[in-house]
Amino acid sequence: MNQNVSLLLAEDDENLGQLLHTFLKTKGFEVELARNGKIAFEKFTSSSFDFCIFDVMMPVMDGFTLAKEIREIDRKVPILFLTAKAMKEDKLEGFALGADDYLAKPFSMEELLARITAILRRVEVKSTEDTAHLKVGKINYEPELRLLHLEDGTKKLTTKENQLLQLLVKNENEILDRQATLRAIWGDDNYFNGRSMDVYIAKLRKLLKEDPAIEIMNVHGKGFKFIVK
Amino acid sequence: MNQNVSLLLAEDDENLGQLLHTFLKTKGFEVELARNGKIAFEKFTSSSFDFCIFDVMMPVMDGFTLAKEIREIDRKVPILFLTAKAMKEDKLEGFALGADDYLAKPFSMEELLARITAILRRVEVKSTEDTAHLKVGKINYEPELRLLHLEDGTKKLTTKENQLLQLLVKNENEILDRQATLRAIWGDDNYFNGRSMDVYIAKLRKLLKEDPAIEIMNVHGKGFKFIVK
DNA sequence: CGTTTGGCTTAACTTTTTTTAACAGCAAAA
DNA sequence: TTTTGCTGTTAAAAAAAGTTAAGCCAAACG
Repeated sequence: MNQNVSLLLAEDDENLGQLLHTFLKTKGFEVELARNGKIAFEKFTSSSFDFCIFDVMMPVMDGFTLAKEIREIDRKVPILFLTAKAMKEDKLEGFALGADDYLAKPFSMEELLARITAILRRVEVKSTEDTAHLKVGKINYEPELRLLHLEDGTKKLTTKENQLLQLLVKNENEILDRQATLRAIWGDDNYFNGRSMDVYIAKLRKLLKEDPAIEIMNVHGKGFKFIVK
Repeated sequence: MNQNVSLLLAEDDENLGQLLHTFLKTKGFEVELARNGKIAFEKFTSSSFDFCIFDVMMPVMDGFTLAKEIREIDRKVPILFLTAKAMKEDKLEGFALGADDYLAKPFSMEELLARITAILRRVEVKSTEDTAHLKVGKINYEPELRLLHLEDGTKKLTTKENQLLQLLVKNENEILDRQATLRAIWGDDNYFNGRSMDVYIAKLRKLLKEDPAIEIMNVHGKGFKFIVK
């Protein structure tokens, strides 16, 4: 879900830093950890990030100074501060610097995640969502428009057809798990939905059969595999 | 500074409500005060707001339920919750609903303002006037005036036509949930209102068909998606 | 005070999309 | 090999949506 969202984390405490790094990575973020504000600033300027989490108190360059520097070159990137104290003055100073949120230690991982998610929802994360499109032989598939351009004209895919094909194409040459797919598209992996999915697999096979390079292969008991030879 | 930023405040406590109302108005916001969630929802659907502040505990309809309803028709409008308790579970539930922030009573006016400002900084403040207006090809839509300028003259939209088109446009390229839309415009999502809505969808399609770049697509069982290519 | 008009709902019929049923074939376990 | 569960496929049924027209009601008009 947070795939391709890159995150800059500045934290001098080794333990907390590692903990956060690991946690956020398991949540799908690309995380870069910096041990102080100066290092963080260098990383920020030499690379590009979608989100910042800064400890307020750090050696060499503190979080506020870091934020101030960054705001001068990036007016929009979300910044969330971590602090040991829940001092109100600190809080206000942080917001004045263009902070997007503020979290006092100790905090729970879930709360941190909840806040990051809330902020990201607002921001247009432009991290290029690779649009699972397909272009093989005479077949051209446009998922956003739900169109499948075939040899003999264009077919408008129905919602389910499109959702399924999109998942298949996105997982080209990998097994698309049966249960997971059912939950993703049908919301529930019960027997009847399973049969419904099989019907849609048959439909897609029929549509795609004009290109012999494409195959939707079944992996017994596991799922389906979209193969392009 | 906050000129033209319209704010929906839902608070059942008369005193606090008045206090906030007055304070926020002096800070330049256009404030609408609702005494409970139901009234707030009606105000939200019949008008348009840039920011929401909801008390969690209110009679008739609580803040969370209100937020849930609103999120279905507006995925982006910032929501800040006020609550008596600083309970962590509450907090997480709020964020899960797409809250942007959370403030436990008692709080200071400055802190509230700081948080509103922080959130608004990262939201494209599209101050209500130009919300959801549409200008594609030869079609120009003015929601406030309920006018649709077409190639062959201007069409005055009826109330329902306008409400529906406005919601569609506001959720461009996203699915507009069927039930939520019915509740928002018709107040109830029963079968007949559903059929009525389908009739209006047909009307809008007919009106907009002169521009082939516009499409109102159905997502079976879910709702409609307004697409501009 | 009757008539007209405009906006909305209900009805009727059609088409599309999705689900369920039925049966056949195949794969893995017993 | 036999059994059992999973998949392939087609057809039928059901549910949702598209469309057009008729009906209803209240406000505006004559």
